[in-house]
Amino acid sequence: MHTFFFKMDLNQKQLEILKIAEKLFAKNGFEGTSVRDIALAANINVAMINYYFESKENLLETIVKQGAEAYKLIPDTYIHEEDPLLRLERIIEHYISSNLANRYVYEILANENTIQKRIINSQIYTELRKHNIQLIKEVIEYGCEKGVFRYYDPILIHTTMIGTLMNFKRNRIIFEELLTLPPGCDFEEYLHETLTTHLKFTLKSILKNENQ
Amino acid sequence: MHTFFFKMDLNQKQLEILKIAEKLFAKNGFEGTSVRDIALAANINVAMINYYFESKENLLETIVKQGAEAYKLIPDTYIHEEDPLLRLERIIEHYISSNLANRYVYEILANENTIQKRIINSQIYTELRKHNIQLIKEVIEYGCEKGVFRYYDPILIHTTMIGTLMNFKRNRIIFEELLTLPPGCDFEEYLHETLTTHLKFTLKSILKNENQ
DNA sequence: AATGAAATTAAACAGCTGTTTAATTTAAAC
DNA sequence: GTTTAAATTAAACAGCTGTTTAATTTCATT
Repeated sequence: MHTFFFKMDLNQKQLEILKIAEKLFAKNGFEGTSVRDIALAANINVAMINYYFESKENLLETIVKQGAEAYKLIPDTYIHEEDPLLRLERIIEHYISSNLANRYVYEILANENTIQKRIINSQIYTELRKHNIQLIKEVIEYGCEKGVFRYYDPILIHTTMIGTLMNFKRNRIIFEELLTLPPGCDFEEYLHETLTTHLKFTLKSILKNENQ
Repeated sequence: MHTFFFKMDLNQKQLEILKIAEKLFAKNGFEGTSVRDIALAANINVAMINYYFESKENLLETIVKQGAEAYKLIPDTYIHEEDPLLRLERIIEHYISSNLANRYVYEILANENTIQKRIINSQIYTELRKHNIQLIKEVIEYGCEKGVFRYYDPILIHTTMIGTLMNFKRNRIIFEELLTLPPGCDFEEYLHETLTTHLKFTLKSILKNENQ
């Protein structure tokens, strides 16, 4: 059981525990979720959590590490595009679809960043951001070389992208209340499309070189 | 002690408890902060918290209510401006300075929104956002009438503004690491200025009517 | 100095916390 | 069928949780 955290080959049961814990941690916070809550939701004995993950904190760390991996930008997803604008769009799409596929993880990542009690997770989150910001910087510089972009601070671009994305999910209730959906349209799908369009428009507005 | 929550006239000691609780709730979360933590930091007896605020949850609710009030947009701050662009800038400045003056509150507000266990606070946060979005909408429409703005969804504008603001604070560590500060410049001040400039530029880029 | 309300205290309360134990069951390997 | 390791269980552990109690102190008003 000690080599587990290096090997990371998880069986069905472990994956299910992770999935349920992820949801509960996101909804009620780490301290707001007891191991008995998780055990009840996963229909297992409480001791199984410590048996598989050694501690509640280690369970969280496993979730955070996996989550950070999902959000990590990889050049493969956009490097084939010639047009810098399209590269930027691929990056935006990567973030949004990652966030959709891992609904709860980023909520946990963001919360763990502010919580000073568990610095390990905060470090993982910081490393993730530094990595992604670096790649965004390269795309911006690429766009500048091509004369399509004006230069703009990649940290600020990244901040606006992630910030908008995160806050968008929190506005769900307001959207539901103020929005009159086009008939026969799935709500989740609509949110996804609206956010994608908005982010592409916003980043283009910031980066587009007016002298072109 | 029962009329307290309607009158809201708090003495020195109560204000200090609120201030310390606010900081701890923001840093470690509501469940991550025990009443004994608060009592220790405030150098008071544990029982005083229940004596003054009836319950831990009520203490949080008081903080949330006061915090929401601080972020509430009031037209007085921008209505005197003729230029729609300047009205928008006043709104941005209001948000940033409110956030600076109440460093921890918005962190709590944002967290409380996601936590499903305490719907009351979530409702307060939703009401606040609906109110502010409505005012932003009016400013956008005002700008459209004057021919300065193109129309753009106020919810999206609001989302990008708040999202960028919140996420900016979380990038502090990265700024500290990657930034070479101009000599003789206070860090906090630099952040404040950078964020203000960035937000004004971003929102203007989105809203500016190209046909002007 | 006496009165009485407000403030403060230490101690106790029941209930929940994460974790460990030791016993039992399951299931695959020989 | 026996052996052996992995999985699962109920129970107990010590420590912490928010809250209440009942006694004491503080302090301004009479």
